Amino acid sequence: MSEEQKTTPRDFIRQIVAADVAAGKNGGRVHTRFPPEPNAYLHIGHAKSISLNFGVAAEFGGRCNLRFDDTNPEKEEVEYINAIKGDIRWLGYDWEDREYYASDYFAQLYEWAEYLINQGKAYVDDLSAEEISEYRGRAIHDGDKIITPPGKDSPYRNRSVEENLDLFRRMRACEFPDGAKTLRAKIDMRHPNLNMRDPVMYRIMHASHPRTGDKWCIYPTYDWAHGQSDAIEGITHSLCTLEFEVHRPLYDWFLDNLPVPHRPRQIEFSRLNLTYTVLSKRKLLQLVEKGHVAGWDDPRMPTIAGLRRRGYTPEAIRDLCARVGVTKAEGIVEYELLEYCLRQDLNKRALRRMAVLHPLRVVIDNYPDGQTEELDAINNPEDEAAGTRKVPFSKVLYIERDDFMETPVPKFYRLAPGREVRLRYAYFIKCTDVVKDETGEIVEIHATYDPATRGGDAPDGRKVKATLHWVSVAHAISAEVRLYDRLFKVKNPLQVEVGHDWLDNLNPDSVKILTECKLEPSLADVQPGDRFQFERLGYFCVDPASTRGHVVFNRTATLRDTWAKIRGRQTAAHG
RNA sequence: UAGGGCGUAGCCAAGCGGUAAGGCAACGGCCUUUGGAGCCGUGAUCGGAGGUUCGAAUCCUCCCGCCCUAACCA
Repeated sequence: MSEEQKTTPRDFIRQIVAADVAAGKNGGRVHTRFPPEPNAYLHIGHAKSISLNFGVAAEFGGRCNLRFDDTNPEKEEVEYINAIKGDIRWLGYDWEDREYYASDYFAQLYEWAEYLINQGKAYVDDLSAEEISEYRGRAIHDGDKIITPPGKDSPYRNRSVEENLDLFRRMRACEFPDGAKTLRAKIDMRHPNLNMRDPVMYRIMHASHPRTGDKWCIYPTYDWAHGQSDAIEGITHSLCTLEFEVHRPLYDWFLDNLPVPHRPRQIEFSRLNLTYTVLSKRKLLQLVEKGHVAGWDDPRMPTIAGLRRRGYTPEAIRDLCARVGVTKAEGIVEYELLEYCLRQDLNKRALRRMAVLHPLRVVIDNYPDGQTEELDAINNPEDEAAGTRKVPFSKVLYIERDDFMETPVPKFYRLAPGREVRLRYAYFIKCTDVVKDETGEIVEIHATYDPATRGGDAPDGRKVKATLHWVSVAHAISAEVRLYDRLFKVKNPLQVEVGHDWLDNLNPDSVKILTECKLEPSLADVQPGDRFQFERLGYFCVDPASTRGHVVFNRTATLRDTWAKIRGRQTAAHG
């Protein structure tokens, strides 16, 4: 454990684990698990759980299992299993050979179910789902009042052990249709905690399971499977999100009433929420299925796959998880924090390159025709070891349209008629003329350069207020750049007015595709996944669809842009 | 409504009876061949009201607000 970890205040879960270890519980052993249901791709909320579970295990010299909670064959698919594994590995975590499935325990769970029946603590019920809900004392809405009835026993609650055993075995033998019967724990139909009112343990589902095939037609519910799976694997601390807090008495009840080999402890923490996005598998699935995004790995998706394609690094995601902490308080973390983590990481690592997204031609009138110079450019000012590269300079260049204003507004100190600026690593240039087409649009700038400023420094000590990035027209390569913005236009997309849908909050401008971008030639041989900082613009990542002939970059995040902020204020002030 | 939780600055979050850490954001300034990065500075009496105590964000009581469960989903 590093010095930093020793002095950093630990979250409540680590405090509990530390106390348990100190007290010698579980023989001082720490064993956690990450238990995804393979019914969707992992998102950044899962990353919080992954970093917690694997992190706690690592910090206490323990282990963390990967366990797929595959108890519902109607929703689960192999594609998700593979995607989930890939995502966890990409995040940098390793479950070694401990890849488990709740379905590995179906036989044991079945055996324990018969055990409970024999103990008179479980029974087969013939009530329908609707009836069970009613008997349990479903909340009744009476105007603005809500009444909670006590719940009453099912007429099948007192069947004999023999009858229950016979019926349950016939359930397993697939003698009954879906929904005809369930196996229920016999606890207390008047219990104040609804989860304790004879919860369903098994339901009949004639569905083929991705792993067990058609071996079973009864499947355990989450409540019946989870704690026992934890017990079987020797999990010491079963960390889950807050919504399972009310299930804990049931989690404990099953373990208390079964001859389990080990006694795990469930601890709940609040899930991660991020502004301008949704973090619910159901909602994300909807976005994918309804075509609002191009797939689970669409760079606008908060999925691990989406963030990866967008250019986010595992380090940035892990840093975010570390920074947000672990508590029981629910809240929404600002997206800006994730961007900060990304910039922190990439600022130190990403190679700098020059790219012009919205090209504007500049002709240096006093520069020799046909001459080319190879100028030295620093690859990363934050990392001397990254070295330098050569960038070709010539008479005709591209600069960013936004870097020129014919009639500059206050605080704009980039290029304008008569004004001198620096071209990064090249020369000082002064704008001498503006060429427009018949519609009045600026199509070309003319300028003169000062040969004495080669490299970007003026020997006479004169200063310029701006440094622009540029690309030589003759040497530029063309590329497609996809500018991504937030997927939703409001901080909390799920907060909707009556008559509106959360999908109404989608940001119609969440992606802008630019096809005429010009890059410095060193970018010709990039590989999918490569990340760069385009100077003065932001961080960009090569898309998997990119090829040598058709380079495609995704914008991960912009650089912090104080000029944009000033502009925002100016336009806001002037309407 | 019942049961279970949560409530410390715009956001996240330390604090565990001794007199409010830190980070992000924001706003100033310095520096700068990225209006980037970096550096410096600026903000809270702790949901509310009582009480216990020499002393409370930390203990007690009541109140308020928000969230979860009320699927044969997890």
